[in-house]
Amino acid sequence: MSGKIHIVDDDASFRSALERRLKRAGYSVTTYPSAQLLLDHLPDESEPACILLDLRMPGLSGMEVQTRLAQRGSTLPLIFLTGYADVRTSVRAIKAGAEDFLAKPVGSEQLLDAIGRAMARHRALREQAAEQDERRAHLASLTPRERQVFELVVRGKINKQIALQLGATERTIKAHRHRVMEKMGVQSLAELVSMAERLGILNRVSGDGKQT
Amino acid sequence: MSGKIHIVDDDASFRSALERRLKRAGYSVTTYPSAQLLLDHLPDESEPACILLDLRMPGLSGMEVQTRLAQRGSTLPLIFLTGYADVRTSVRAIKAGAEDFLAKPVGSEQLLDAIGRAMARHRALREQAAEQDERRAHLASLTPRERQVFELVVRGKINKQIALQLGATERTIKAHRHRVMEKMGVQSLAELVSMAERLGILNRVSGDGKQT
DNA sequence: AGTTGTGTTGTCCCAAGGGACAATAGGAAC
DNA sequence: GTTCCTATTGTCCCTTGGGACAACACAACT
Repeated sequence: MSGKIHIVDDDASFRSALERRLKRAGYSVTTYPSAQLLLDHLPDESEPACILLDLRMPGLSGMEVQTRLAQRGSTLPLIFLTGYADVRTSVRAIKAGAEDFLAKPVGSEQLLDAIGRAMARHRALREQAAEQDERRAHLASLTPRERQVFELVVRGKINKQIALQLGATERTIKAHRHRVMEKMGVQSLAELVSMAERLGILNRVSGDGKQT
Repeated sequence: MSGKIHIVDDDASFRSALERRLKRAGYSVTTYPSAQLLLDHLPDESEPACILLDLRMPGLSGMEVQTRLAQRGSTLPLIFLTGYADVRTSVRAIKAGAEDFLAKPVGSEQLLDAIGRAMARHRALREQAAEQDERRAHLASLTPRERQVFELVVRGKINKQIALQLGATERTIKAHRHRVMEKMGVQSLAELVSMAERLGILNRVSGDGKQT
């Protein structure tokens, strides 16, 4: 179970040759004759995996796949394989987040190195993504009102100020605050703030500005 | 004052031609015949700037410069210019954080685009770096003891627990805590935690582990 | 009509945080 | 030796936060 590799290439003989090579190396392999097919059956990311993608194919190009995958929130690392490697394109691909960009034919060592890095990266990304998803789920469980209180609390506002700003009594804020802590699954303000920070909530400006 | 450009290239005629082109475009330009000279006079980063670097030079190569600069904490974006552009090298350079990788001769539009992006990026990096430096300076002003208290406080420990763990009375912790807030320049626990988060303190494990 | 979710507010009480004012003790620097 | 920094601890008192228990208003859904 060292990982799953998705190969996308319109050249059938290349696909199967590559598949054999990688299976020999101990990977689980799936092949796709077109990018569309990959996008249609979005690979699950429950185990380390990566995508080997031919850059130039009929239909969707490799770069387009990169964009689409990113849009869908996929964290699958991409390794481009192409017969027409040019610098311009490789730079664009890497800047867009691809793990690597290799020219066909690709040496086994180089390929396996890249795959190893991609798998490691995917492992790390998956963990981060999982934690982030959990945080976002907690956040989504808040009612709008609770969400407002949450934001003000983690900005260091005290109940009294929050009550004033939201036009409620301090007691009410206390109640909301209590439920926020509960729903977010934390026991201390410190944890709540830490969570807010990781959710990127503390960077946004909140239309306010004044107040100590 | 749209920015400062540092050109490093061993080819004198190329240097001066490029310098003229960029000055015409409104940039302030400095040239260096060797990478070592650039490293010897580390460019100040008080205004937006970037480096145009020939990849292949006698002495230090462009890639080595990239490493050295990173080691010294420079945030200056690098744009590689090279006559021998190959995919392998370009991928490595971009993965190492270079802003762009262009082949000589380079078209004006392409070059100015890259420079524009580099300047924008440098502006952003500088702001971040400045903030981070300020945070680190605050942190460094803490005594070892205060630092300990700081770490426990932002992890949500209450004074009583901290006192127990550090073998002091609650009153003492209160005193340290007070000075920590003062030195870090914050008024609320929320701000303190936020600062700790940005300092990367909340990710490290603290040898403890138990406790709620 | 009854249930559920959300927002609201109350009282009582205790724990935790924080300011004010003050003092002791040891080590390092001058 | 005197001074400065750091660490330590005290008391008094007020503010904040939070738990327990309870209740009311309103809208949406069944």
